Amino acid sequence: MSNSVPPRRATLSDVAAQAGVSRATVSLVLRDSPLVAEPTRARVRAAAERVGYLYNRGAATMRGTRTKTVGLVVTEIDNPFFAEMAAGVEAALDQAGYIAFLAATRDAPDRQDRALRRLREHRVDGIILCPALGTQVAEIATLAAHGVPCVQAMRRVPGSGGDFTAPANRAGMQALALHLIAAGRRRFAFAGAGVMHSGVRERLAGLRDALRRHRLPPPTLLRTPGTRAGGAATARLLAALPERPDALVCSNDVMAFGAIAALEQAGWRVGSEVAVTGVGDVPEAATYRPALTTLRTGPRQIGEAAVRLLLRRIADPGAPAERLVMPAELVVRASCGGGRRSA
Amino acid sequence: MSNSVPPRRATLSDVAAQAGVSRATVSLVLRDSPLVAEPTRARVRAAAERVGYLYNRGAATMRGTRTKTVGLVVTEIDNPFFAEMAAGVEAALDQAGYIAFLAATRDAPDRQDRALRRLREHRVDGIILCPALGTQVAEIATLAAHGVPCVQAMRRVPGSGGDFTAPANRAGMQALALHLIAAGRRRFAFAGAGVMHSGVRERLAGLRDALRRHRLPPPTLLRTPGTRAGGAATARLLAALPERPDALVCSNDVMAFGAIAALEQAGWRVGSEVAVTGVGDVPEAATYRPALTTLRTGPRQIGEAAVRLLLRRIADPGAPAERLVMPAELVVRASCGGGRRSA
DNA sequence: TGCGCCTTTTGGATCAATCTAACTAGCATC
DNA sequence: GATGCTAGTTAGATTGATCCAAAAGGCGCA
Repeated sequence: MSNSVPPRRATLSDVAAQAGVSRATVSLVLRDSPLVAEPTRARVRAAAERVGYLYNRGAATMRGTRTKTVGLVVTEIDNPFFAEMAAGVEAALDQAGYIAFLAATRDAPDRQDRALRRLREHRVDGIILCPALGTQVAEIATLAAHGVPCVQAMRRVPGSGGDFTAPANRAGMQALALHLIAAGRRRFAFAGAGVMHSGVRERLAGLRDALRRHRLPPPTLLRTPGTRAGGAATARLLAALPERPDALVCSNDVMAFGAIAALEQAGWRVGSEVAVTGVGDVPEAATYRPALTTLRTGPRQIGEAAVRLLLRRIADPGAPAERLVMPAELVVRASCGGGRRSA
Repeated sequence: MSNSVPPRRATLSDVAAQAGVSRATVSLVLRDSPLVAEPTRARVRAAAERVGYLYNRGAATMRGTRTKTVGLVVTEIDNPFFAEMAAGVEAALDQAGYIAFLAATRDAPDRQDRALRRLREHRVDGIILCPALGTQVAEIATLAAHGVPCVQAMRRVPGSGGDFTAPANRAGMQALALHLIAAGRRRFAFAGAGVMHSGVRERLAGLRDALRRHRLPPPTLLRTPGTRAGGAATARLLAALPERPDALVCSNDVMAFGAIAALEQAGWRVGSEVAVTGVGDVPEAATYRPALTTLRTGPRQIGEAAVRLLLRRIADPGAPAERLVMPAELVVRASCGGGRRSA
């Protein structure tokens, strides 16, 4: 079984010979052109079946048509957030007859360079990009200059222009903060990564908006990595503050999980003494104890939206740039001291 | 910026004209052939730089060389387990100059068919496949017959042969069961999906081995979906049993999380009254309360191993099939009643 | 000067599709 | 009988990199 000869792949010519027509006719039939008469069409179909013909997209691409491939560039795939976005992208692309190349940058611009270059070598029709921290505007401009459609997702390189989709970070965070304020919280801390990407900056801005509107002092900034460990690190920082905050707003769910565990270990009563919130609403958020109050950003929907924008751009490269802001829903759970239960 | 003309891409001929040499020479230079003299080499390099030349892999592919692409087919990307495996695959491929097409089957053979067909149309050099439930041997055989190297990962289609890599499910589960038995557990239940894939079957077999060896009765089988909800459903089933089990072995971590939450809600004391265990050791397992005893299967390592096997197979299609079983490490935590703490 | 030998370079064919323009029937119309 | 028109089909050029056989150039040696 394993040592059988790998047979030469059948080509258009083989099918043509079998059917007794020309290559051109076969090509037309395979692409469902109305130019071919029904009997011929049937003969060609049968011949293709007989010789086990398989379309060779590579050869087709050479004549200048589309590759029907798209590059999906994220910072990391193992991260429930991007994993879910990738799932949305994959599903939407599949439906459109496209398939995605997967690349991870681990937030390193040089790795991102390599990935983008490789994708261009493969002549992808477009790219969905969650830009790595420190990405220069020039990078994005290069893609545009080479005529490669690119949609930025989740984050955006400031001043880069072009299509973009992300959750309503600022408005969502405002809503979350207003809820906490209404529940009596007054002294806020915000946990975000040392170098913030645009999404985190927007969340922080939303929090500041709400506090300012209620004439409350701005949040204390805790600059720890956006990971579980980074969240845990905030416990020490909080304890060291002159005035204990009564609300810790984390820039993502995973940080919140780390923070809650560390805070409880240090004797804080999370939910009453201090409210802790996240962003994302990953599956773990609902079952975590205490269940996590968070902002549902719908990564899957964002992935689907990114595909919509990209396919539109591929179809019409001249269309004006579009920004698609997806609603972010406040999900209130026990970690901020109760309120109605929610899935 | 957005309405600048997308300039015609530079080709080998353009570079050749710039450098005053032939296409063939340029091709040799780009592929680092030792045949070209140093001065010429430098001249060509400079010319390529000047005209902004970008390698066109598609054209090269036509001459029969490799595409340097690989298909990664999993059941779902949003699933911490596969996400981490995908991360391992991506990293290993990147290092080898390859890039992966991503496809998700959602465990549906027809979707898998579509994906495999599309990958073959794109002439991938090989495929890493976590076969969907119900995949027929014929599917795998078709790939082999067409000379497409394929490595099965995590699961295997029974009787399909070929390369394969997965965690040591059976041995690992034996170790886990022995630990529980040594801790005094006697009445076991096993929660697995209704239709079990090979990995789950192996885990069940390992559990049965250990129980048989200690002359204990075989485990009660709970056939609920392999999800959080499926895990939660086991609580009702357990309560309905004539004799309450004192150990619930779940076929994956996510089920265990669902089970623990539901059992505690129903008044069971998890860890003392009943031990609950998972498989996978996803990040959530360490921070869950109670922390989850589980089998660390190292999905990232499995992804890397799959790439190793695949690249080997691509390089030497005639080599004998290889099965690579990755060690599964027992991680004891609070959910089985303590023992030493572990990360 | 001619010959062999080695290094370096090259033209042309090749891969498998698509595109263009032209060609063939068949039939009606003037 | 020439012309126009339509529907169906096709030969040949095209795409960009690679492979092959052969050519060009340089050098030493008889």
